[in-house]
Amino acid sequence: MANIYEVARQAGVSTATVSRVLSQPHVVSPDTRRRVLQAVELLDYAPNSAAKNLRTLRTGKLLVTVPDISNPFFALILQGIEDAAQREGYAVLLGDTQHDEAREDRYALMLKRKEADGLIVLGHRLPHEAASLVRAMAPRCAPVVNGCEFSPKLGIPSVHIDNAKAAAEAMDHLYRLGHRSIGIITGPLVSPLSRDRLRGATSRAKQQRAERDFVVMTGDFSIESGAAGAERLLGRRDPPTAIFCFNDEMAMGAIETAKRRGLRVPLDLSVVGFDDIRFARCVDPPLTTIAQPMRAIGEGTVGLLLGILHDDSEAPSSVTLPHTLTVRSSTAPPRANRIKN
Amino acid sequence: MANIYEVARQAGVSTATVSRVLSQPHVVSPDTRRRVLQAVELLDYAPNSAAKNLRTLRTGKLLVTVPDISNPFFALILQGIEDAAQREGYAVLLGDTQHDEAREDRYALMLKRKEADGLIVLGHRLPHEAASLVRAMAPRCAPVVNGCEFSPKLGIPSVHIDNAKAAAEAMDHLYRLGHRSIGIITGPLVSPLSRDRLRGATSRAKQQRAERDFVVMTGDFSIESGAAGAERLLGRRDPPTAIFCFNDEMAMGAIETAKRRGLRVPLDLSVVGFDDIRFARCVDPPLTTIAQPMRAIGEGTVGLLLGILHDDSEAPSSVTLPHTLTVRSSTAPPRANRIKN
DNA sequence: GCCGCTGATGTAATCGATTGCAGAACCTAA
DNA sequence: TTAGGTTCTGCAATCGATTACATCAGCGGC
Repeated sequence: MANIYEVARQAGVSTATVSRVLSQPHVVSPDTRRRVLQAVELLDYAPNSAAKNLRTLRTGKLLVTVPDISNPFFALILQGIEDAAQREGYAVLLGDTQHDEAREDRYALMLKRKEADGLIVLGHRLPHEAASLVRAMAPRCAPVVNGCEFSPKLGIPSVHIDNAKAAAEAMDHLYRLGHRSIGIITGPLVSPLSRDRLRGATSRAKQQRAERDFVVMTGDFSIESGAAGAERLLGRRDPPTAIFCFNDEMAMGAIETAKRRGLRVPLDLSVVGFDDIRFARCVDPPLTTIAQPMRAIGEGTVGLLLGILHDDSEAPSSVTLPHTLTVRSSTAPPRANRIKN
Repeated sequence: MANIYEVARQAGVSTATVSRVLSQPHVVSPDTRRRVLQAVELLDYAPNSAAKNLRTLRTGKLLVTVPDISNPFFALILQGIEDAAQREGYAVLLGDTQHDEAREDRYALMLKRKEADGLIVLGHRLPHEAASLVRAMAPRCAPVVNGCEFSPKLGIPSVHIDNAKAAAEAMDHLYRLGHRSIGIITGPLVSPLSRDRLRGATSRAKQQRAERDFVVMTGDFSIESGAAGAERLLGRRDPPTAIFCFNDEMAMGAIETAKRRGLRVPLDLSVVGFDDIRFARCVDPPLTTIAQPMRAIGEGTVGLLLGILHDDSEAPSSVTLPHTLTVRSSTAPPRANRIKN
């Protein structure tokens, strides 16, 4: 395909003029503009982006690292990011890290090579290269933001919900229904997000003086780990009457296990999920869960990042978005309680 | 961050040598190599990719356009693509088109601007720019491939399953169970994929001389459209005893509707889905469906594309991957039949 | 008629790498 | 000693845009 020189020759102008026609048409006379546009059309010209990037030191790309795109939760956040990015004229470079630190690092290197203008991290770790960039630019903001996982340790702004509060509300819901013995299936505890939720849940258990009836299992956000966690919880001498899972997929696993053991949900066991992914209402029974504004989180991270890039030097502080406890049919008063009534 | 000149100065060599140390170390003497690497380390240097792209006319990026990432089916294909791409040293540029033609076109323009080396289209349309590129390069192969949607019209290679055969198998399964009156909820019929499935299903209905008991509704792959389609099917004078949906989400919607109308699945109504997404087994009852090798499809498209890029001039023809009918609990003999037994 | 201004366009430097070609240094064999 | 070969390194052109600055024409005002 043609380059700018051929277009210039065809139109009988200099490359500077061609460039201007394409990026600031108003400074070029209408007549010249028309000739250039004709030449562009004729030669089917589109400016080479590498050359433009090199000259302007901008790429128009945002790099996004996701722990696992096949997780619908992240897929929705990513969709929000993509949508906001393209609306602002940016393209998205996708890095699925599979929770692998080496892959995270490899992607972060792309920032250093200037393959993207900024980085959105959806995992809980800040890759080495990104961290060193953040350090190098301090006290100015590095073009790196985080979604979902808020941790002051990372030293970068973030968009998230109040995970502790949300978990507390889920617990409140169960306690209010009359549950006393509650099992928890967390996500990996390396992530602040899981720890925040655990903190919120624990605080409510303490408040209810129910710490002794509060059992915690660690999961990894997969359906299987939810099933396994429930298996262990329900196999105890005093099994809990409710299980609170830190995402919907584990809740689905827990329901599967409950059914297999002949328990009816919610009659014999209440289950609460987290995230409210699209399928939460399709399982049987439809899941009570904490709804997160996934798309808004994605869009928010882009907003934050572009703020930094455009140096809108309004201190780009972290953003906390609202969540909602969505009560469906997987929770009900515990059996013991119901008999009393 | 430093550029190659500073590194060269620091190491006391020319930029050519620095470049060689980084891309073909064996042609540089060990001693020089060490000095250069030290300088690289010291200055925290990473080659600027725009400059490299400009010079080499390669970007190391693959552009992928997806109709909707929040659809778990596409998410898994994308994951396969990402994995294969990064294994081969390529990065993925993501374009979520939301089925919007204008957005598809906008992304295809990126190819023309040389922002990516190749394009993987997961939708059913070939954007204008991509089509004109294909035409321009004929008879040589343009670096454009398709996943899922096989259509000779597109004129580009593709990785997919045999959709007609798969749909036929789903119908066979239902007919074998004794169903006679079967409703279908298709995807948008603009896509060859839906048409192929419909063709396969129709051929079996004809073969069974059951065309008159074969009702087709058009859906759009969303849970809601599945629910709506089922509503219309079950509201007919002679409602079908089984519904075959062209994806799992619509099947979930259909089950939802059936339940709401007081029908038991599979006792009163059998439901078959398509894709076997992760949640197919979590609904109640677990879904009988056609399993597609999503990740393999994604990996396959990358293989095809890289074949074209590396000019492994082995004619990169389309690839058909195997599917599997996965029978779970959402299908059973129809009631009438069961009573007979 | 001259000055200065405005608007349109061209000249050429620049971004930061890669790489063909040439040259230097050193070695080997005749 | 010299021719021929290797091995290593440097010079400088090149990729294709953008943009600061220079130039020039035209025009109004004095």
